[in-house]
Amino acid sequence: MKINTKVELGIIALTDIAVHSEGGQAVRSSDIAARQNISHKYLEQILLALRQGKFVKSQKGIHGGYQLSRPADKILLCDVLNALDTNILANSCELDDDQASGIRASVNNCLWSTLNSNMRRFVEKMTLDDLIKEYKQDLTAQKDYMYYI
Amino acid sequence: MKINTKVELGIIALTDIAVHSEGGQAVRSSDIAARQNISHKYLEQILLALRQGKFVKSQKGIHGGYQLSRPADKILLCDVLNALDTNILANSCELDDDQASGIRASVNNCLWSTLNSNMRRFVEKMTLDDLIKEYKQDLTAQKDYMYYI
DNA sequence: ACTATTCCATAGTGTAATGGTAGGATTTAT
DNA sequence: ATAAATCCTACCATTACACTATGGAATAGT
Repeated sequence: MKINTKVELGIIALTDIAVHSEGGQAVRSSDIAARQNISHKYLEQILLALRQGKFVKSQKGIHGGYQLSRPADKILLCDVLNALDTNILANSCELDDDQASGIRASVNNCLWSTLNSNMRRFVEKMTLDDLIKEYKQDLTAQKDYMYYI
Repeated sequence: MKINTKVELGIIALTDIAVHSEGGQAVRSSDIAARQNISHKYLEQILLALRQGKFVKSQKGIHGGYQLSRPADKILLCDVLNALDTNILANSCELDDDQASGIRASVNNCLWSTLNSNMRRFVEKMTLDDLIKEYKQDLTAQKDYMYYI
């Protein structure tokens, strides 16, 4: 399944902000862009959407930047996905009334809407905090590996 | 998740062929188009892909049409999906070597590739026969309902 | 042989989504 | 004031999508 860049980079940016604002400081978009190798201007658009979705709060001015608007374990990934792409969790095929039965309806029930609710169930259980934990675990795993060498 | 029409209609067409060729006769594309309310010419393109993917065999001429190339329970939906859309089951984000670690990698492992393998596991278990069974069950359920009234 | 009917194949086309870029306005710390 | 950051809108090139159009090739009945 192809995920568009806005969603992909949005999740990356959010994770970056979470990881780099743990001391309480705001994270500049230019730093995120540099670290994650994203076009700064494009990232700004994505951050705009994240702010409008209330996932981050921003501070203007010379010491400005972004922070999470609430703890990472209160940020559901399904909400973020919906904010960045209205279609990603939408049910694939909506049927007209005259297609309420028949092959189309059966395929929809058995296949598309099942696929969709599987997907939705997964991202409804995940929070930003899960991504952060994975990242930190990857880090220490790599450090252990270095040490082992 | 938005499924494109080629995939959606392809599955519909395949199911239609299966259901309407049970006596052994070939199913004409024009009949499928009429029953399922699909543009005939567009459907022909989709049937072409289905034939090239060896899911159906065709017979030309005045009594021609399409039939399944093998029993419905030997047609895996994942194969059909792949034949109709090369991206649908592809892993969303491929990482460069220099992104093999870091936030991008963690997000990919924890989120995108997990989502993708969930999806793949589901459609790897399903066959065209499952769709046909669902359709027939829906039919009898509706008949029971009519009778009940 | 002729013709109707069917599948086979490619090319073109209008629309919308995607993936950005650009420019500048606004806010804030110094 | 000015420098640095976010904020906001507009624009644009490319691609994918969802068909349409056109014609060719094979087959079967007459």
